[in-house]
Amino acid sequence: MKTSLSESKKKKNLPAAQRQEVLLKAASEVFLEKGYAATSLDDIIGRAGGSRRSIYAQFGGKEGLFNALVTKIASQALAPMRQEIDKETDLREALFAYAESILSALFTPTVLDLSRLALADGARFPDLAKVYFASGPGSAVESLTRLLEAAKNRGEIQCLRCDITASQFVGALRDNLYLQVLLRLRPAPEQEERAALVTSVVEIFLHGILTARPKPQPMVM
Amino acid sequence: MKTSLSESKKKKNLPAAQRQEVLLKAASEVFLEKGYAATSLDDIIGRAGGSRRSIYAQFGGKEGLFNALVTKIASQALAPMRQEIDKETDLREALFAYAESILSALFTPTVLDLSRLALADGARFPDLAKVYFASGPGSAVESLTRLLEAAKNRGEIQCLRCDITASQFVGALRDNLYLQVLLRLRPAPEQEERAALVTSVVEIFLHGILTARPKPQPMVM
DNA sequence: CATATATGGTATTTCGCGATACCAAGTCAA
DNA sequence: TTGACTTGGTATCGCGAAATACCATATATG
Repeated sequence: MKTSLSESKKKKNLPAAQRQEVLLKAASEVFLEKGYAATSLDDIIGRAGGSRRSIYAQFGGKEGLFNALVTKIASQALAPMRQEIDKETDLREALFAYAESILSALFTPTVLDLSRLALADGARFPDLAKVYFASGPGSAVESLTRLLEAAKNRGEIQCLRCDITASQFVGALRDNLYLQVLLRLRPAPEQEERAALVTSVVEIFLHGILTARPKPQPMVM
Repeated sequence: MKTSLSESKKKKNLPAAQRQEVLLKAASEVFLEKGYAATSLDDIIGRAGGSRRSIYAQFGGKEGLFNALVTKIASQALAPMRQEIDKETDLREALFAYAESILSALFTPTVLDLSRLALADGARFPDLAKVYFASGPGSAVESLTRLLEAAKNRGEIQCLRCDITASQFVGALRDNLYLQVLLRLRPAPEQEERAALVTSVVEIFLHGILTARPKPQPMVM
C-alpha cells in the first residue's frame, strides 16, 4: 500500500548505532517542523526508516526520544547566535557586525522553528526552555555584555549595568518584527530590511534620538 | 463517584443565554491556563457546569467554542496595552509613563498566558495570531509612533522612521526578560526591577550610551 | 549450511478525547 | 396538573496515536 513510495533512501537493517543516528536526525527535523504534539512516531519512521521497535528499544518511547535530542538540537541550531566578538575593534564597527550577525541568526528558519518549539513546549519540557535560552539569547547577550564592558573600561561609553544595556540592545533588534515572524504574520526580513533595523538600533544606542545632540553649553545663538 | 466534589457553584438548568456566558467565561480561563490542546471539554464542563450538549448546541464543538471566544478574550486581555498617550506633555515624561504602563501590562498574568497561547496555537488559529498582535503589541507601537512623530514635528527628536524607532523601543523594553518569563525560567519582575529597565531604556533612547555626549569639537587640553 | 541474534514491518491493544445518542429531570405554558 | 420542550448527566461510538506483541527477514557466527 504505502510502501509504493519508491523506497528512496530506506537502508535496511542498519546496526543499532547507525540507526540511532538516522532516527535522531529525522526526529529533529520533524519535531522542529511540526512541534512535539503534532509529530507522530509514524512521521519519524517514515522519514528515517526502521521500525517502532528500534525507537522503543533505544529511547523508551516518544518522550525519551525527544529528551534525547532536544539538548543537542538546541545547542547546534543556536550556534550562529554565539559568535564571539572582537573587543578591540572600533565600538561602532563591532556593534554593527554583532547586530547583523545576531539579526540574521534570529531569522534563520531553523532558529525560528526552535524558538516556536521552545515557546510552545517549554512548559512540558523544562530542559528545552533552559537550554534554548542559555545557548541562544542568553549567551548572545553575554558576549555583547563583555564587549560593552570593555568599551566602558576604555571610557567610551557609560552604562551602569552593561548586562541590561546589552539585553535591551538585543531586544531592540528583535523589534516587533521577530514576534510577527514567529506568529507567521509576515515573512522573515531580507537583507535590506535587516540592515535598516541594524542601522537604526546602533544609531539610537550610540547617540539617542534627541536632535539637540546634547546641543550643550554653548548657546550659539 | 466524582459527583462528590461538594457541588460548589453548579447552578442547574440555566437558560441558554446565561449558560452560554458561563461557558465562555470558564472556557476562557481554562484555555488561557492550559492551551488549546491540553484543554478537554470535561475541564470546561467541570468548571462551568452544564453538559456537553450545551456546548455542541451553541458552539458546534471545541473549535467553535474556541473561535467564539478567542477574539473577545484577546481584545479584552490586551486592553492595558492600548493606553493612549498625551502627546503634549514633556517627551521624557511621556516616554517614562508609556514605558511603565506597557511594561507592567506585558507582565500581567493574563497577558502572559495569552501570549503563550498565541505563540503556541497561532499556527492552527490564524485569527488568534492576527488579533493578538493587532490589539496588543501592534497598537501599542502605533500610539508610541504617534507620540514620536509629534515630537519630531516639534523638532525635539530626529528619526527617519518613527514607526521603527517605536517598535525598537518596545523591543528594548521587552528585553530578554519577557522571553525568560514566557519560558517560565523566572518570575515576572516586580515594580523595582521594572523601574530600572524603564529608566535604562528611556535614557538610552534619549541620549545614547556614548560618554562623550558628543564631547565634541573642543580638544580641551 | 544451520542456528542464534537483532532488526524491519505489521497487527493488536490501550488510552484519551472529541462527537453523538439517549434518558432523566427540570421548566414553562395552557 | 399535564404535556411539550429544554437542559443536565451519562453512556456509547469513533478516531488517532502511543505502546506492545508477534512474525518475517536479514546479518553474524560456528
